[in-house]
Amino acid sequence: MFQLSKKVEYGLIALRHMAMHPMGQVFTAKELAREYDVPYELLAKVLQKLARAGIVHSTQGVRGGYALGSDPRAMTVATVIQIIEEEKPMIAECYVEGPDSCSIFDSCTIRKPLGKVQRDLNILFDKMTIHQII
Amino acid sequence: MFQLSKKVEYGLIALRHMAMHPMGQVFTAKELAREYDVPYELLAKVLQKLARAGIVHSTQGVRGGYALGSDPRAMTVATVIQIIEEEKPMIAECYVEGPDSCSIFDSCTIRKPLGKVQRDLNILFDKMTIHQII
DNA sequence: TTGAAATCCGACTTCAGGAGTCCGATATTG
DNA sequence: CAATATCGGACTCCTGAAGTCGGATTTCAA
Repeated sequence: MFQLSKKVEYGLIALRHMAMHPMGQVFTAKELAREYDVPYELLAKVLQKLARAGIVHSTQGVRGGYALGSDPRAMTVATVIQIIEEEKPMIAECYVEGPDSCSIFDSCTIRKPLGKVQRDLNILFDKMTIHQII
Repeated sequence: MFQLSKKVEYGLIALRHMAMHPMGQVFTAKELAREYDVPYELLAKVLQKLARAGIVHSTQGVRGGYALGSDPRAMTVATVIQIIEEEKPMIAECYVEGPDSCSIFDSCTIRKPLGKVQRDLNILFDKMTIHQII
């Protein structure tokens, strides 16, 4: 309940690891998985998503792997979540899927007030960068 | 992902409804469920939990129902979530269940940094009261 | 005193989504 | 050509959210 997914956690751990080393250094999914004792296949999937989004740069083949694709100071936790989950962290479904997703949308009286919480939450995640978690 | 549960939503809606009427006024779970088009049995369970916690006062029997048990100005969203979910809204499992709940606890490098987010989140939910969502 | 209306509470079902796994394809290097 | 990567879809497993049901208890009023 109300938790970040393992995928997001693994992604943040991996990004942090890369951010702690010289920019451009390449790491394989396998070594990252071993280092942090994380399921390799799952981490691999996460890194692939981050690669598709351009946050990390991937190179295939022998001696391939992943390297940071942009400045960790400009890389927010919000962005990372957004990429991995394919949506922003929203505290209510209707904020994501719209009116038709909620059977009580019209009679709901807390949507607007909770919007304030949502906005503050967005600010929270937007403020925190990968660089800051080092 | 990262959403409040329906139970919490229903609870907040019901509490808000009561807070908008004169203190002490009694509402049945049935009429609240009808008013907001919410599953009766589920809302009933939520109200029972809130009653056990003393947040609302319940009276059984004919002409019974629920009434606000304390000042909505002192009733925080954090408290309501805590009562209904039986735990605070935590962004990582290890914050709730401790080291043994997470297989990578020792190698996890993001627990501390995310603690900052967690604290800010707590403040957010602590700041918002039922009175404010009117 | 009896029936209706309400809370109370546990047990149950259903289902979606999170977590993890597997496999084959493709790319790259030596 | 073989070894080592990423790539990406399909799959299983399982937990927990959401909702339902049934029966017990309490209370009021006719």
